[in-house]
Amino acid sequence: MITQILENIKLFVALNDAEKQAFREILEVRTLKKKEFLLQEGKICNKISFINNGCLRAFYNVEGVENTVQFFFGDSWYTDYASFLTGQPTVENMQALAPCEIVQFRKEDLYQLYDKFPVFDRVGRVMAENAYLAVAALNKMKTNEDPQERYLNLIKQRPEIIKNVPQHYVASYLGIKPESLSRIRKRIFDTK
Amino acid sequence: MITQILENIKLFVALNDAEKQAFREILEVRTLKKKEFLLQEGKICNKISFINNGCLRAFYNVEGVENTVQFFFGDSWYTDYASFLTGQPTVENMQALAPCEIVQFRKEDLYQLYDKFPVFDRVGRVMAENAYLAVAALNKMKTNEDPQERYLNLIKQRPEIIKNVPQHYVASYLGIKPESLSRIRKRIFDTK
DNA sequence: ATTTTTTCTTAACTCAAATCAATGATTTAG
DNA sequence: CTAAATCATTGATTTGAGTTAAGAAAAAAT
Repeated sequence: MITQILENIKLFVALNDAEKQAFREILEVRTLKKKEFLLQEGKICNKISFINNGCLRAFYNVEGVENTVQFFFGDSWYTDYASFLTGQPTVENMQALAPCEIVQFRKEDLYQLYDKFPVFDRVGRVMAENAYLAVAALNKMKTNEDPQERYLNLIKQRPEIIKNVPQHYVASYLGIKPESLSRIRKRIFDTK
Repeated sequence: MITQILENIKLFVALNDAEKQAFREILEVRTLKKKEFLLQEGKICNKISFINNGCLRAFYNVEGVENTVQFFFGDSWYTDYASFLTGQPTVENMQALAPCEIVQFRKEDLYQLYDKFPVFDRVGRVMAENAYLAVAALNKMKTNEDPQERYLNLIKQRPEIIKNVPQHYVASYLGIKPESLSRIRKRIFDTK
């Protein structure tokens, strides 16, 4: 349960027993049913979450249309860093596509750890850096690739999305309508 | 010259005299002529730059087509954080659209400051956070807005771009061809 | 100041995605 | 297990951006 997040942190920083214990104490475990929200627009995101297992989708809601930003599976981190950093209400939604088991901790608790144990500065920075790298990759994709290229790359690079996520959400992630993804698939598989 | 970057840092962290002096010592001043490159794809980005004045454009080159990512003016920071963090060659280009005066420092020098003066950790983190916020805003724009909306918002939010940057680069930033931006402008200004 | 180069606009045509609408296929809930 | 809801495909049509090409306007160079 909680061992999983500790194992993950061990990948980029070593904690001693006191630090590990202090960290355990700020963790809360939470489960989500399918369709439940981890974050909803208008709320302030003041937590960082680690997803043990399950599947979630982050999306914007623009005049009733849901624009998907990203999918999350087990063994990964999530926070709306923009809201987390600025304290402003989020414009992002995060919804479970399948039941999830999540471990999370509060911003204020993390900031107390920053003060007590400098090693957590490193944890915070690595999370910020990873958040940057993830969104920079997304931005690069949207800048340089058309929908069909994005879909072909998705099949290669993130097959778990193709396998587990309903196709109309994949379309939304690619920035197109479900009908268009259907046609792209036809185009691709007809010529193969 | 160098006072400008110190004033900017003062906005988010206070440096004492020793820290300020150590920081001065790692700074290099550099000027760019119009069309000169601050960074070119294939190189490793191991510097952080502060732009005193001038104007630059960051872009990807995809099979001969230049896709503009962002414009930079005076009093702002730049680094390709992805290359800077991972040590991998960059896929980004950064070119002066007008003569520039730039102050920069090397990654290795910054990391020595991290060790000597903990206060620079804060500098590093704030830069990472700002880099995240900037690219997250770009990604949000590309996810939620069509080219015409992007253009209208650009006029409102970043008029300095409209004033100073040739229109075909603005088109590229919006993700469209110059001819399409021309038509969008006609559409907008005809109905007003 | 006037050539030269770069940038911007317009037009005709093409193409890919959006829209509207209908029908199958699959999943979910009772 | 079956009815209802959700999801995927296909067709016809519209719309907006790409392409090609030409010429006008503006900026830069000599």
